[in-house]
Amino acid sequence: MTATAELVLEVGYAATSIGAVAARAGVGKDTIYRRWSGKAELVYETLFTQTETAPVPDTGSLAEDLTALLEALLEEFTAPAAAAALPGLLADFAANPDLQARIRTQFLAPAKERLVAVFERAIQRGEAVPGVPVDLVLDTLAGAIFFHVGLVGERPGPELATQLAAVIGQGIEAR
Amino acid sequence: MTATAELVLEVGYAATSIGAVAARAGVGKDTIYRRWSGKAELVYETLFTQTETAPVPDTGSLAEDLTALLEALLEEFTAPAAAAALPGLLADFAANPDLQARIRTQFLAPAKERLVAVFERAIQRGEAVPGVPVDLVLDTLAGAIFFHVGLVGERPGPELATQLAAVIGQGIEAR
Amino acid sequence: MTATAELVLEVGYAATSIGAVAARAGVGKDTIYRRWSGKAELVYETLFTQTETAPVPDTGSLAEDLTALLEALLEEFTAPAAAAALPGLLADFAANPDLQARIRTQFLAPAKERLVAVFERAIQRGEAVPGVPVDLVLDTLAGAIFFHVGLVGERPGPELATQLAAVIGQGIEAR
Amino acid sequence: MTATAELVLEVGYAATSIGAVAARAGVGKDTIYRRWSGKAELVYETLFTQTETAPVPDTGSLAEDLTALLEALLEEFTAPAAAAALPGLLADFAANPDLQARIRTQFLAPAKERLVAVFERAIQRGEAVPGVPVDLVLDTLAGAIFFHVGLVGERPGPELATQLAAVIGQGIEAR
DNA sequence: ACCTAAGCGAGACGGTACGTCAAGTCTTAAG
DNA sequence: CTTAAGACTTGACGTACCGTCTCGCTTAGGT
Repeated sequence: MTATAELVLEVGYAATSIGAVAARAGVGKDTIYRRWSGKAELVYETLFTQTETAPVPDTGSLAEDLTALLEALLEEFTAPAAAAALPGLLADFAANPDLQARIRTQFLAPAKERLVAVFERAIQRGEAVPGVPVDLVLDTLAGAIFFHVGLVGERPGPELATQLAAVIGQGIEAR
Repeated sequence: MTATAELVLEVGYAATSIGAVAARAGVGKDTIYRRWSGKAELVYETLFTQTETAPVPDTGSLAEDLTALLEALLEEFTAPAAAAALPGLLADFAANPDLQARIRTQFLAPAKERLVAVFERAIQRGEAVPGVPVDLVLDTLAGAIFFHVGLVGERPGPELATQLAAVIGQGIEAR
Repeated sequence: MTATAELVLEVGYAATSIGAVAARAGVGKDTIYRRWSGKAELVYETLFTQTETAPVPDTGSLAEDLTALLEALLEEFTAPAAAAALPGLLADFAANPDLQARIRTQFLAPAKERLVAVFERAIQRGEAVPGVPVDLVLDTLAGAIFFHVGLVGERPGPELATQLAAVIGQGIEAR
Repeated sequence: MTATAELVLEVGYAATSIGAVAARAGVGKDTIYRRWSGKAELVYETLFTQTETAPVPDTGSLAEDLTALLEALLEEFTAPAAAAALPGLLADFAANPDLQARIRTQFLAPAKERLVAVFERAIQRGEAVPGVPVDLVLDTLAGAIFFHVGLVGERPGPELATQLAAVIGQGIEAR
């Protein structure tokens, strides 16, 4: 029931009730509960699962690879509905161990894998030395975007990806 | 009504109702609503306003100044109750324009000022050149901590501050 | 939800809250509000709507007909729960135009019709002359009972019906 | 604080709160509670105690005496504020034994005395025989007025007194 | 003329009930 | 047999008043 997206956009995540989604979709509430465990899962799958996984970028330079990764992230999280839903969604996920686990395996783990691949190539090229704290880099890059979108409340411009990649890339290389 | 803190710790932010806080405090709900506009404000002031502002660190090196700033941040946000409340609190703040504004003026603005002061000294010492994207740095540093605590769900160890400061400090200097 | 009756008896009308009724009935408050507009309607239907309408009495004498009508009224209003609820109920009905209208159409109008029927027969029998002020008679008879039960606070004995019927019947005949 | 009367008129008895009365009178709530036990007593004294007791009528005829008594009653209870407050006031009095007692001694007892005096004179004049059920007459007369004003919700015209007196007077005489 | 005490306005306080809303489960009817 | 529709229990919401209480301020009276 991707008409969930409309409601999130119109009234926000908090005011989006499952009853309202069901009514707008012309569907019984049970039909929704049969497929999703609750609002968090429904909205998460509605807004963040449509992304088909792009291949790990391989541009030949660390900074450009990071930029490409960040641009994909930014595109996903700055869509109007996604930005509107992010904070509430995060709260619901944080409050529920099952959903927590899901975030870890479905979002964090793949993201880390992709970062690892990018850094492995950078090491082979001599742009970085082994022992890169990938977790830290992930915290930094993803955190910056979440912070900007979710807490500062601003939609970051496209230059954010480049700047972030530059600072972090150089910070790592210079280590 | 700092006994709010107990409830947040025991049952979490979402399950902390104003009625329950009032009951535990032996107080009428009105008495709470008279002082705070709702759960978000109450918990925010309970958990995050007790911090007396430490002076801006001035250790003589950019990396160490940043480390000091980050350690203060980490200490505040990794207290058990604070970590438990963070995601839900962020969601409520994001959903309410009044609270949004408050975050901006009471948290973001002072944090940026402190960063600006640190970088001004670094520029004078020749550790950095003028034109530092302070907003970006703030996104990165604070975002990393929020991301780690709120989304990854782990309490970062004390080394996180040092590592973060090192990467970002070097990333900026190398620009 | 006729377990409303228990509460009215035990604690009185004023202290009977919809929440308490719901709790005792093992029911949500919404379920009550879905069927009744509030306490007044709930109690009214609980206590005064169970009466199946008896046929208009036709004993062959005006006084006896009136006595029969009054006995029915008395029986209804002197039930312990009914007497306990009457004053509060009247106040709530008087304060709400919708309920006022309901009283008029569901209680006053039928009562008047029955009185009119009784007097028509009395006129045919020559016990009364046309032009009987039926409204006045209704005020007098019903008023006497309401006054006694609701204001004086006494449960009238069964002789009240006979005496009232006698005085009013003679007062009308003698006109 | 006779500005209570204004509020009763404007918003009705139920919506008249002691806080509102205090605010409008420019007075603290305690000052009101110091003098009256609650809303019922306050409104009662405000609206029904200003009447100085008229002498028992003595016109020489039972019907005219009754008419005079009724006219006084009617005048008191059909004042707009009085009519608006009556049902709620009755409910509060009925729910409180102390106030019940007060009604009995301050209203019912004097009313009965006056009726008794009227009937004693009527008996001396030969208009009635001893053994008049004065309680019943009081129920009937007062009840008719309370019923009309409080339940039917109409302000009775001035002819009601005459008609009532006629019917009851004749009903008693004919006994 | 000053100082103390009482009385007052203002309104905070602990409670209780209100009527509304959403959650998640369960029942009914129709297709 | 699955579905929509929506009733159901539960429990939190934020508001309104209750009747009690504590504050200062005012104002009189007594010294």
